[in-house]
Amino acid sequence: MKVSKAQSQANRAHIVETASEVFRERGFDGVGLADLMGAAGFTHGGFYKHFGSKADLMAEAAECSLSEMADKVVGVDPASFINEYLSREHRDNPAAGCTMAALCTDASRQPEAVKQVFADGIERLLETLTNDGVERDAAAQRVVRAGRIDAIAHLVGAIILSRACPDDSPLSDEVLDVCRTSALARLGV
Amino acid sequence: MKVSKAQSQANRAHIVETASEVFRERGFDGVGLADLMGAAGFTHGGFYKHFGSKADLMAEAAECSLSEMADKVVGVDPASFINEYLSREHRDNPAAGCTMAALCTDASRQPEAVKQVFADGIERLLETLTNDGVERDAAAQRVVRAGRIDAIAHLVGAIILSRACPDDSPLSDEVLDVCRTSALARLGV
DNA sequence: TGTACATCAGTGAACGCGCGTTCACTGATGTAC
DNA sequence: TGTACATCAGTGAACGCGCGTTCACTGATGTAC
Repeated sequence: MKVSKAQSQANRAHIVETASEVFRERGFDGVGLADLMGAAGFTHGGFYKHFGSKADLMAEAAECSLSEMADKVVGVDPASFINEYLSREHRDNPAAGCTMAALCTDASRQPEAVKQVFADGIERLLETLTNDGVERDAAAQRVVRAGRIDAIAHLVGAIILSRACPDDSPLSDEVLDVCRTSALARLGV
Repeated sequence: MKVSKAQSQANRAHIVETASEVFRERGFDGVGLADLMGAAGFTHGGFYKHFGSKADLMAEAAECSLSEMADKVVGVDPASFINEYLSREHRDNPAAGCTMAALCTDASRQPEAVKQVFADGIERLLETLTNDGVERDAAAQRVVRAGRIDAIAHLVGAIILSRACPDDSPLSDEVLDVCRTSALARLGV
């Protein structure tokens, strides 16, 4: 059953990617190794040939999707980003959505190594959003950074609140709509 | 070992209260029935004399702490509320803190009955915050309600992001400080 | 008020199940000659 | 280039453990007379 080195590396990367999706959908503690490996098309026994522990995979999976997000926002129009982020599609499909919104609470209950990945991921996203090509002095740069932190907290909180409501709950839609409107309004300030 | 009816009712209420704290600390799926009953001073076997299932206790515990929060904010000064909510004490002590911040993500992965409790709890908090004694017409009331939803999303998101960072992470403090400053600034608008 | 008995809150052992982790095994890959 | 052998990614059974839930039992409470 051995597989070429290249194939093994590709399989490993595939496990990390699918794990990242399944974790976002069901939570770090809501899915077992057998399901994680099964989702990637393997049996559970081979897990420890690739990873030292389940926590290691959590860290790698989160790192993968957080850096993917930082890459994706480069040069994106802020208004369309807000519209997509606070959409019903994003709310209803956490597996393909924001890792911060899906897993920050889970991360807060995991080992420090996992939490460090989240801090690094948020920091990297902030730097990407702050170094947007516009020339600013240090003070102005700090103001921009604060604005980005503020906006991220607002967006993440809105998605999390809307997801806590039952399917087809009017409050869930209302949270999304209200926060989208105010986030867009703040862009114009 | 039987106990008086009054004692049994008090024991039940005590289980719900301690469960609410332990759930906020460790998550709905992060603590077992034996630990929940043990935290209240009982053995696990008696659980089903009080509750139909673990999910039933989740719903009751969340209902208890969410309505407690709605009661607590009545007549509170908004600025001191923001200062307390976005404090390091609140971040570091989820068991005694906001149920929305601690358990909304967990709730989103639980049965609809649990999610309904969260929607009802958020709705009740909103009504408490909106009916603040000031006379307004319907349009102004809608604006106030939108503002409250917006502020809650912002506060909840900030605490959740700060909790995802490792202990003593500078980013964790920064998120809290930045969001506190902007939340207070928005009060003056 | 006193006695006999039913009730039922709480105990602790037990249930099947899925968890994270380990391990002997397989067999194609990669290497040494 | 061909052959013999070591490697090791992936398999599937097994490990001890804690989970949610069930149940026979206990004994003080509450009730009927």
